[in-house]
Amino acid sequence: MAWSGNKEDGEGKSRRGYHHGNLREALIAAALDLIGSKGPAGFTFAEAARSAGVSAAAPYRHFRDRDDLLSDVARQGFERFEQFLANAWNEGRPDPRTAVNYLGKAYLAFARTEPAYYSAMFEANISLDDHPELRKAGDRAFEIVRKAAEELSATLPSRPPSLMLALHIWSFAHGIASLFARGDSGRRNLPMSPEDLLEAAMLVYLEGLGSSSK
Amino acid sequence: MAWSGNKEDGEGKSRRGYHHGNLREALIAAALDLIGSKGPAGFTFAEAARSAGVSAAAPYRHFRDRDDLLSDVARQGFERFEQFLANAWNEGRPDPRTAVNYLGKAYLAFARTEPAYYSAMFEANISLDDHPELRKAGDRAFEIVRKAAEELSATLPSRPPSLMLALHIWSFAHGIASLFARGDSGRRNLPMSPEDLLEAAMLVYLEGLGSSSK
DNA sequence: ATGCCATGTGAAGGGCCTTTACATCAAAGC
DNA sequence: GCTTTGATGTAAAGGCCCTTCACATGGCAT
Repeated sequence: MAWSGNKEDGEGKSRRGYHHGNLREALIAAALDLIGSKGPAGFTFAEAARSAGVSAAAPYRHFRDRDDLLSDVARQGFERFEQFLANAWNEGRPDPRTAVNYLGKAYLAFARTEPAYYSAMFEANISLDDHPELRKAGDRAFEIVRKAAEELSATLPSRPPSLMLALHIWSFAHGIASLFARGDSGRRNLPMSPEDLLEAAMLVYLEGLGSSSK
Repeated sequence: MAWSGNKEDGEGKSRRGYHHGNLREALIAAALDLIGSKGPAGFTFAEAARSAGVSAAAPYRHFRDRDDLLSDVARQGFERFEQFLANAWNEGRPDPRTAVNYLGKAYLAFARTEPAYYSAMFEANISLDDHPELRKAGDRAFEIVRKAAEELSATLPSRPPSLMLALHIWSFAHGIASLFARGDSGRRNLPMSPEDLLEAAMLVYLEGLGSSSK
């Protein structure tokens, strides 16, 4: 008794029907909830265990330590992020320039609609050396931007280095997201939406690269 | 015994020569050290107290709680930041465009050379509502950028809105600083320096605003 | 000299992270 | 079917942290 009711009695045995059934995923889900409601610092291993209805020691059967769980949340976040960005880019349709704008907006949208993931990904200060999977997941997400930059560069007369272009786009979106696009309770407010701020910046920036304005 | 030797016996009585003398500042200094070596999350109130040679309860005579001390570090950080940025801007000398470049470089330099302050300012997640002084200090620092943007705008044919310009500069510098200009042990590495990345971005951006290139 | 208030102490309650020895349950092999 | 075995969970304990409270102390004003 006291399992959260996800035993799925009649169907999938939810992995390998054990004591809990699928504690690992339950813990990740609990962590996501807690991070979302109280920030990445407010989340505690013990409380995640309580949410899942197990003792405080149980999580150690599935994660090396608290950071290991956090890094798994972050990794999952980067995977979703990658999908999200890829959808927005949509292989450069209708045209690279417009698609890159969508990409930037998606970055901001992700930060706003998935604050828990975003926190784990960028604000939890997880060592990338101790969690190589996390680094790889982040790299894969960046690859979407990288590819977009490549195709956009190809449409520009000046043919700017695509890596530089990608880093500029990522940095700009990240800066605006970090500063202004968090629900962060007590953050600063703008005279314009983060999306408009980013779009304006991209417009000016691409103009500077010699885009034919539209 | 066991005070860190700053009694200044012969001179200023260091404020109001009390038990410790100036515990408040000693705690801030200790916090800065600890944040610098172990990140803002690694810093603990208790250890700061030990560093200062007092009991764990003593800090509560000077700070409401742990966050209150952190917010004071952050506030002090913003004040230094403001000075640092103002020096770099140097009232627009030799010319606004060059001075803005210095400003951006200063942003990155601060993030790199004062990681403890930077952490407290931007990564400690201190509620701005609970610490209005902190918000004000941040606003004052931003004002430097705001003023620089105003003067730079005046030199540009297109006369872009200076607030937008300031937000763009701040966001860009912040994004690059957050992603790449931290000693953060295990962070990502670039094919170019953060400074070069920022300078290139500013170059393109200003070109886009119709600057006469140089 | 006296009393007040700011400053510091020690102890205590409560919480968290993590480890260790122990229990239990599922599956696999005999 | 029964036993073995390894994965999974528990209870308890150590260590550290945050915060509060009652109490001590020492400067300063009167």
